[in-house]
Amino acid sequence: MRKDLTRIQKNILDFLIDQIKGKGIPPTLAEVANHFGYRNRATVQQHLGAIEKKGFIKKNPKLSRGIELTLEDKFFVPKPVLGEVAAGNPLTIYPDAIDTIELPTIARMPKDSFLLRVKGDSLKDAYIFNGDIVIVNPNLEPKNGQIVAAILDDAAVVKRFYKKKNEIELVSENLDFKPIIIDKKHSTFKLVGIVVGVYRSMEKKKAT
Amino acid sequence: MRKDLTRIQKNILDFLIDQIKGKGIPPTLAEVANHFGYRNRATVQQHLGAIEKKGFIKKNPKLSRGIELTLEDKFFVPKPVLGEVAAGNPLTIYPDAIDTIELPTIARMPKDSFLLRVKGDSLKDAYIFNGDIVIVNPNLEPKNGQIVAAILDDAAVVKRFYKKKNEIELVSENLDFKPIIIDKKHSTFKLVGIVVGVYRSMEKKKAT
DNA sequence: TAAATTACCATACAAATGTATGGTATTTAT
DNA sequence: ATAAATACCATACATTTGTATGGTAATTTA
Repeated sequence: MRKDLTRIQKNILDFLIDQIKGKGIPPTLAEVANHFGYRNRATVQQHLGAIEKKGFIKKNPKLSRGIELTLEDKFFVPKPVLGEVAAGNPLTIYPDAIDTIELPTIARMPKDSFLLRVKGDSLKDAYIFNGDIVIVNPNLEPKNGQIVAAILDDAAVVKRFYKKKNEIELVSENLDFKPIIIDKKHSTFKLVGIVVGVYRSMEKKKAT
Repeated sequence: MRKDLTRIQKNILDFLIDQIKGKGIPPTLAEVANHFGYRNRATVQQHLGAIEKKGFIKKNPKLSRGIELTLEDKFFVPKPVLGEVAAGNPLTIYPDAIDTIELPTIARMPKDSFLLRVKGDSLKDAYIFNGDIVIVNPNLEPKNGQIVAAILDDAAVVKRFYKKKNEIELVSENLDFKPIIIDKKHSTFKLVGIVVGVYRSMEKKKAT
């Protein structure tokens, strides 16, 4: 039975997940205490005890950095899906997650990136289909050859990016499609971010 | 500059990688010593020093479990690809990884699953393309409706699995393809595992 | 209102951990 | 042949780490 966490406990769990997924190793009590400004480890110790009792983590006694996420045993970690990409509509990124998908623990996302669920088959020329999850990083400068997500003429596109002298060229993964050339005429062009990866879960049937 | 490791140093590095990738956290000196039967940590200490000097790891001084693999760059971690799926050829899973792909940062593979790189477009009816990585778990019983990887008539297929009374039905994701019915006639049918997910990295151009 | 939970503090301690130093024997390079 | 690197050993020590115990105050639940 998995009871609810308090706000602070949730914060600590988030930090644990962040460290374990992001940095690779679980923090020590001292590191957690330091991060939250606690003056001693006992406070953390008690919070971890509470979080463990509620079933979110498991502590390996006497072992340094012995915190395990019990989420991990299920192979999947819930991640918020921040919006949807669909052709014909401007991309909307909601302030709160519209949904949650379970990403495999191997497919960890860089911290500043987010997930978008692809709606419709408008991106199939990039081999991305309805229901797929794209991992997008909005804070990277696109380099030539990278796959980017962008809004173009009121539609979302996912294509390979090439910057030329006076124009931007968007090339499809699927070579049957001709490149899109962007110059002054395309005032609506807006870069969303770099597509770091695509993930498709096979666990559940795709929603239509 | 990365000099060669000695046999023993290589063994230790392998153990480090195994622990970090497999178990999730780097071992302590004592754990390494224990694994190799050393009677004290100083021996490990010196080996790690040598391995670090040769550039394969980085030690965070004073930090417990502070071993980092320098193989890791910021966002991506190499993961072994254990074999290839391609139509017309029996699937081969090599004892050693044939290759390494870079999955988004971190963590660990679900322990009992492995990665296969898809070669060719033979699986495109399952929306899986050349260069994609499928995550396969061989130790789960397939339930009806799950996507499985299997060998059938000397070709690898990835399809949705349905067990009927006297036969097994393999349904394609793409409904344009007719289901495959497996009965006694198909003696070559061999289940490889359950496809947990598909991942495609956008960072590098796909090899052909 | 009484009791439990939550959220911190402080101190104490054994065990674990990283590190330093010095020693011996074998193998490899110069 | 001499020096350097390798591969172990042992002992010692300051920190780090997990844990235990006890205390205070505020909040929530019964």
